[in-house]
Amino acid sequence: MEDLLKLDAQVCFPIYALSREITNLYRPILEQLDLTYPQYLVLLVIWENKEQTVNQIGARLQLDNGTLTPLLKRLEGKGLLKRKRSTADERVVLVSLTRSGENLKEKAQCVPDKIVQALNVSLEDLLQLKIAIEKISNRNK
Amino acid sequence: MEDLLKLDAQVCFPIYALSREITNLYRPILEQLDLTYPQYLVLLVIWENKEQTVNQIGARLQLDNGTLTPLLKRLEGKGLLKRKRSTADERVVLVSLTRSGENLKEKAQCVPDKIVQALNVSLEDLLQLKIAIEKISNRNK
DNA sequence: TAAAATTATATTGTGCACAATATATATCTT
DNA sequence: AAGATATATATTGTGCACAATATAATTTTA
Repeated sequence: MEDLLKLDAQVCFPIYALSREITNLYRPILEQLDLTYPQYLVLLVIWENKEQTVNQIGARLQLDNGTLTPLLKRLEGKGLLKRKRSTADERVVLVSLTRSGENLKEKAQCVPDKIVQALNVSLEDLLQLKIAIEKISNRNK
Repeated sequence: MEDLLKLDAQVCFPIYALSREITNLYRPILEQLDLTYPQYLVLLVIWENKEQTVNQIGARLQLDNGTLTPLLKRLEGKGLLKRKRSTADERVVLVSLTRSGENLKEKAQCVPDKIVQALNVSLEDLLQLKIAIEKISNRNK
């Protein structure tokens, strides 16, 4: 007779705990770039594609406007990006990199290495995890 | 020549995204109990052990006082638990269930089942994930 | 045993995360 | 073309999550 309401029986709690742990590992590393982890993720997306709408960024990161709008304003406040209404469609806000935001990519090159080191996990275990997660993330596609 | 600063190259983003997705799956289910996911986790811990200190709960969930104190006050406000200074050590706050908090466990019995259903994942894939995560979570023990 | 160090909790401030709602623009319908 | 509908972003409010700091009680140490 098993009690499913025991913490140790939970599958979701380890994911939740690991996610927060990872964010905490990123913190001191990203602090050197004056970025939070969500801000870093937004920059990853923009570094891939220099001009995007708020919705496109949100779709990629699965974040809604209530989260993104203030976050993008903070990045704009740091001078890393610009926000500009599209002239073709006034509803749309186009987000693009400033020179400073572009340059930051160089300084960020070392981040993935540092994280793998901080995680202190074999690449093998990490790959296993990625596979297991993506299997679940892609289940409804 | 690979660009490690691509979102798709990230291992941590899928964990972060999945963690949020899971919280979103819990939301409508826990709403029927008038609980948030972190509040549910705290109750799981207290249901296991009827009287605990704030620190003990925090150690179990890896949450600090800045998060727990207001959360516990909200649960107290809902009448689910009591907070009382220990007489033996006035620094310590003992958290214990009210009758109402105890009764809620019955209503919560269905939650794990509902979540597995909402996740829409085979138990096999779920187990794979749990194993992969715990391998990483336990790496420094 | 008085001062120093430690411990347990609380408070403050910043930044997500998301629901609900608002607003403005664009598109569709007839 | 006027009204209805849909779309893109912004705002408001609640609740984490965590760093930094504060406070009070306990324990250690000189």
